[in-house]
Amino acid sequence: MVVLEISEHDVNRLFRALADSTRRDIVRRTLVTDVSVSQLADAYEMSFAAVQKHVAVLEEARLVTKESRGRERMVRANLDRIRQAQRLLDHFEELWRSRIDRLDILLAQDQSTPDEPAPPPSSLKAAT
Amino acid sequence: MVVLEISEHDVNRLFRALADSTRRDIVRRTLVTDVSVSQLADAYEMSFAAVQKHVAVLEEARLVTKESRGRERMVRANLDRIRQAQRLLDHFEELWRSRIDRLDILLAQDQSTPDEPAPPPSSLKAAT
DNA sequence: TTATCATACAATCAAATGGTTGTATTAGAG
DNA sequence: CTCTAATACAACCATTTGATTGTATGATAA
Repeated sequence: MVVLEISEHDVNRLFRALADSTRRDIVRRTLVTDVSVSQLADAYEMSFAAVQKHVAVLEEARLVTKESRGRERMVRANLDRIRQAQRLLDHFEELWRSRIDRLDILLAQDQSTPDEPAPPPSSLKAAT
Repeated sequence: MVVLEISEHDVNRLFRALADSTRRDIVRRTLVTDVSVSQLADAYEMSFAAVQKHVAVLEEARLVTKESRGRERMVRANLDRIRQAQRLLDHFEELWRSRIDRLDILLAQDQSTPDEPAPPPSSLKAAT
């Protein structure tokens, strides 16, 4: 099993960083190619400084990194972090899915006749 | 293919709603059982009104619904919406993964000797 | 060397967030 | 009917967010 060594605070920052269309678009654009901050700024209807700030938020969430190239700062998606985020989302999905599945089982039980032999408890011990 | 009929604005709200530990915990708690707002409030070190607001944020993101039961308001995770969110995350994952995969292919090409037969172009046409 | 382009960073501002307390309403319990 | 528990909601407050403009610095091009 994969352990997610990511703090609650980091999870908050991660979701927060993704909760903005411009920032999601920046991640998308920087996945394949490095893009300078000014190139990004050209793409949006907002000031250079505003785009700089969005990049900074993504950087704090470690979703992108910046690298100096001449006088430019190239922004690049942090693939490791993104894969980590994907695993995190998988984790939520699994956690939630398993709860939903267990709920479905309980509902099915409720609809069946009460004296039916109980299906194997399938370890209802709370997961997290 | 499944179409995600969810607006950018809704995606923002969704991620925003998930960017708080308390709110994620509320979703977790209400997945299996209905829980009243006051029961939730007992679980956290904050005022009843604060918990009410968190529930309201989740409600606006449509991650939970409220239902009157006597004088109580039972909070319940909105499974349809959660499944929709999961599909959305899957969608991001796929989109990103495919971009990352294409990038990996490009990197592999760069590292190989230039006169080696180029691997099948595998449709580098930008997705989205 | 001197413009100029790309960036950094500070100050400012309005709006949103996340919390509080206080008051009003409503439904059950006695 | 009266008390109380559960909720709704308004007002308020501090902090953060998302944007702006202005100024300073550093690297390149001419």
